[in-house]
Parts: sequence; structure tokens; C-alpha cells
Amino acid sequence: MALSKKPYKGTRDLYPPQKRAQNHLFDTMRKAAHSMGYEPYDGPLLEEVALYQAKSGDELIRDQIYSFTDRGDRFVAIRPEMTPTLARMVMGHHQQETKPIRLFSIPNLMRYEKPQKGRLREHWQFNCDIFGAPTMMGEVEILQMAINLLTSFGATSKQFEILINHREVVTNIFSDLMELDSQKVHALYKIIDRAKKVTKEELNKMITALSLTNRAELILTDYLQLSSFDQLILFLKQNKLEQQLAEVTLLVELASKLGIDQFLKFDPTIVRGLDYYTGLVFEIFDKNPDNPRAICGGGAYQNLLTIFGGPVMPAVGFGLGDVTLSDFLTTHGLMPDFTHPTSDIFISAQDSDAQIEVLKLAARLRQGGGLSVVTHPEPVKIKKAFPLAEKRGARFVALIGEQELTDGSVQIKNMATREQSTLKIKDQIEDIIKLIKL
RNA sequence: GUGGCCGUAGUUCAGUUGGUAGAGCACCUGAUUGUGGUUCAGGUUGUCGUGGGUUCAAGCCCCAUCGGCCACCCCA
Repeated sequence: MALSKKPYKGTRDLYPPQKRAQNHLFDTMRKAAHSMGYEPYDGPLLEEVALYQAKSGDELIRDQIYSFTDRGDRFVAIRPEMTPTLARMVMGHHQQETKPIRLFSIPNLMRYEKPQKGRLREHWQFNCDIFGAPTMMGEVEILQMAINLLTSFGATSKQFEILINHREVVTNIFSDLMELDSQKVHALYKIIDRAKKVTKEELNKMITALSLTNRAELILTDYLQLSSFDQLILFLKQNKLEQQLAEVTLLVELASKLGIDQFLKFDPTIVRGLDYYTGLVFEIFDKNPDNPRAICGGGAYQNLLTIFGGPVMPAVGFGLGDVTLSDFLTTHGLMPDFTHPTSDIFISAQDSDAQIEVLKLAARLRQGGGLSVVTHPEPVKIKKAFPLAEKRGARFVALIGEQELTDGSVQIKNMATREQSTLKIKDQIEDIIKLIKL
């Protein structure tokens, strides 16, 4: 039976047009990270499953992980997310690092899922994390980073928003104010996570099924109606949740002074699935109603080092996938066209005697630095040279034929302006480089 | 895991009530033997996803399987 030419289910073959587009995403990510002092890192593709079992949640391990037993009987997985690897690495080094520790990476991750829009089995995810920053300083910085990234792609606050919640606020409301046991808290998490996807009647039905006390139900209703930070702050004041009040107030104040408050919105239904989040949680949403999907998610987690016997350390981070990002950029017309390659100059010979001169000229031009020089490996008629140059996205064409060979020159033509000049290869190499670099 | 739609040339797709495959784009060649993007003429390209079944005959009907898209479920 013939082998399939298609890539494995849920994965992509990245041919040059797709890979150029991805490189554009990655380049912009690296620039955004670098601009805020975040350092690059990477980790292994494989980790022991136990690393994920500790904090990621059952669902992820049970159904969504690619795992196998290796020849040494170790139960290993292809990384489904980067944060546990990062925590492991930080645990190994944090004592010798200056705080805060700022790190980013663009790992490819795999999850065993049914592929659909915005969701494949393999994707690349921009991960940014900060360890050891004071509460809300790290949070605000991470939000800034996410905003920086999206705005440097050209996106505005009209196109995306960051929906924010606080795990501790939620936990306090559920377990202290409403006096629920942990089982009901967990069930309620699931319910409010679904709140925006179902009708009010269905939501009420799910809540009724929990058989809460009247008091608890009232508090829940109040909570779910909060739709701004102002309302949340009022709610926290009324219910005397001092610690959370101070944190949320600080967040709002910092965001407002930095001018990023226009991007932020409190949303009581954001709770996020991963078990390790302990503080602020957020998701970035496309405001376009046709693409109502989170393009990025993150939050604060302070206990992840404790699974290695490490200290409690404040940490904040987010992950942003390349699939959802390019969906977002495409729907808003922010994705440049990467269909065609680009190069600076295409050089070809008209007869076989001139072929070696083509290669020599190309080598000299490359020594000039930073130029993309494409040669054709066999002589072609002049007419053919231009379409070939176009295919390579060349801005200039250089031709060497019989005449040029006898006087050591080269014809150089600007593809756009059609201006053409004859230059001596030996004496005028600097002029040629200057011409192309203009 | 559940449901819907779909799988035909490199690509996007057409293909009638079953009668052994077609178009655009792309690609190649040519239109006075040293100057392109337009135009024109000609040409190449298929295990019709795979495996079974029904039939004289299957791209078309049936079953299975793999894959794709979408919506659920779930969730980075």
C-alpha cells in the first residue's frame, strides 16, 4: 500500500509560504520579548508524565497527552504545554538568577485532540513568564507584554480585549462567602466556565442542580452580574475581602497609569482549566463575533515550584498559539502576504562559458554582507531570465553573456524601474553592492 | 467520544437517472538567434483517499476504513 502524502492528523507541513508566515510571527514574538528584557530558553520535547500529573489537571493527562513507555520503563510524554518544563528548569537555577526572572520560548506542543478551527494536534506557542516579581507588578508586566505583541502586529483595542479574573477572589467567594465544600466549588468552576456559552435558562438549571442555600445563590447571582472592575471593587468592599480588594485596586491603578486599561475588562466567567493558577487569570479574545475564541490565556501561579520541593514564588505567564494568532491576524487583515519569496538579486548566464562567472560574482556580492543572491545553475536565454528572477522575488537581475564575458562586465537591471546599467565586475564591485543595497 | 458536510490533475473545483474523466490557475514549449510581467497558440498531468461489495458496467450506489472541514464534548 502506498504511503500517504498527507501530514499526520492534526499536524501541518509548512512549505515556504507557510513557514515564511510563521517566521514572521516568531520574529515579532522574539522582538516583543526582547524589548521587555525577556530571555530565550528551550526545553526537551519529552518529559516524564509525572511532571504533568502534579499540577496540570486530570483531563490533560487522561485524554490529551501523547505518551509512551520508553525502553528504560519510564513513562514519558511529548510536551502538551511548556509551563511544567519551565518550572522544572527554573527550580534548577533560580537560586543563582537575579530576580525577577524573565523568560520566553516558542515551543511546539502536542495534544491528542480532535482537530478543528483554531485547534490542531501540534502547534507552536509563544510562552512568556516572569518569576519573583512583587504581586501585580509581574501581572501587569505580562499583560503589557501580550498587548505589546498584538499591537506590534497592528492590532488595536477595537480588535481584541483581555478578559480578567482572579482565582483567589473566586475561591473566596465560593468557599468563604457561599460556604461551599471543595466538590461544589469545583462543580461551580465548570458551570461558570460555560456561562457564556449557554442560555440563561440552562445556566440557572445547572445552578439549581447544585442545590445551594438561598444566601449562596444570591451571592452567586450578584457575582455573575459584575461586569467591570469598578463593580468588582465595590463587591469586594461590601463583602470585606480586604486582601483581594487591595490587589485588584493596585492592578486597576497600575493599568490606568500605564494606559493599558482600555484593553482590560473584568469577566467573572474566566476561570481557566489548568489547576496551577492561583491568582490573576486572563484570556485574550478576538472582538470579532465571527471568531469568538480565546487567542491567548495565562495567569499567575505561585506554587508550581513546590512540586519539586521548592519555595512558593510568585510567577505569571501566558501562552499564545500560532494557529489562533494567525486566525486572528487574518480575520483582521493584519497578515502580510508571504506567498512569494524575496531576494535581492538573481544572476544568470547566457552561455556555459559565463556560468562560472555567475557563481564568482554571486560569491563576491555575498561577501558584501546581508544580500540574498540567487543564481541559476545553467545558462538560459535572456527572455527566460526575467520570469525566473520574478519567481525568486528578486529586486535586481544580473546577466552575463558573450559580450560581458569578453570585457569582464555585467548587466544589472532594476526589476521595478527597468533601469539597466553595465558595470565592470572587478573594478566596480562596490558600486554594484551599493546599487543593490539602495 | 457524538453529529453534519466532504475526499476527482501540482492546486481550486465541475462531473447529468451508474455507460471506463473535464475546466480555470500553475507548469513546459513556441510567437525575427541579447531584454520580463500582458496577449496568443500548443502541450504534460490522474491507482477518482484506501479496501471490500452490488452490477454486463461504479467517480457516482452500499459497507468498512483513513483523512479533511465544521459544530458539540472538553480545554489550552
